[in-house]
Amino acid sequence: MSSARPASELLAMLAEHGLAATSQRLALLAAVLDAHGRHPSAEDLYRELSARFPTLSRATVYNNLAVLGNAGLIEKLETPEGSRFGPVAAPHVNLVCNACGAIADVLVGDPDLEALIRRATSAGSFTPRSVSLSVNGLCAACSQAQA
Amino acid sequence: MSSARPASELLAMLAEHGLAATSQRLALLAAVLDAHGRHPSAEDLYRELSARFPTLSRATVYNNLAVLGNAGLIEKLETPEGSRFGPVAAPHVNLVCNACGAIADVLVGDPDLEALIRRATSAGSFTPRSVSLSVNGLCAACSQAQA
DNA sequence: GTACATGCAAATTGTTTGCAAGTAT
DNA sequence: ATACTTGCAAACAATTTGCATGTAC
Repeated sequence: MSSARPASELLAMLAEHGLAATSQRLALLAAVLDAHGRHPSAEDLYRELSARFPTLSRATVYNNLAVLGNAGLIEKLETPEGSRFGPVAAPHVNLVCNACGAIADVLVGDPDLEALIRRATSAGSFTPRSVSLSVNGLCAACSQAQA
Repeated sequence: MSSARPASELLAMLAEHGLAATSQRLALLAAVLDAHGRHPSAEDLYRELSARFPTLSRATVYNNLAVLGNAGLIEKLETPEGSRFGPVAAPHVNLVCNACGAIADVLVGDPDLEALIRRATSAGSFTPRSVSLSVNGLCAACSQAQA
């Protein structure tokens, strides 16, 4: 179900922001965008890419996650289990499972949700930069396992 | 505007959860509950209480923040600037300023917000434990200062 | 008296920095 | 040719752990 993005598209994304297309950066961007709901941690990505780049440094991973994040190409999510990364998406709610760590995105682009966010920020003349809505708890599978 | 809570109430809160009322724990609970929107970090609290408890250990602060959090007496909020603590409140949206670190709570207990959360969790048969909604950006004051 | 809490120091984990060598544009 | 990127090692920050002593119940 998850078609990997064509390299040409990734190259265009980087070019658009004046970012050099090094193979590490390209692979990292692809890994985050194709993670398809896995929302990997920096360490996950480091391990995943280390197979293809044996000399890869954690510093490069962190550096590029920051660069891609600042460019608005990927999104950083703070969870009780640490920072997680994923594609940029329309406003949505993250359901974070505290047992297995899975993160599901729901109400993606929901109009009521967008209206509510607008209402929240205008209430305080707040200039929004990014939205991070999460509900922590147990996913369906883990809450069954508990019983 | 912010009346400190009577000690009797704090003692009752702890007793209700079978938690020993040590003076450090009591002071920490009071500090978090009376923070009134300041949403202090663990370090903030450590420094604040060190005045009264010169031998206070960070380990005690972290330990008690976890204990009080598990008991549902206080709330932990993950922000791009690290973990912050505050009173438990009705569902609300946190406006987190990335410049000055201030956190404002808006739409506290808003019915539309509550409805939306219900809709989000039921969508995935998710068992919610805690809700953490935040919008990162610039508060009114800091966004003026930028211009 | 017993179980839990504190304080200290050391260990861990996650992330950042300085700098020399390599690569994209 | 130049500026940006990588990789390594060391630095750093936030948080956790082990253990002996102290305190609430």
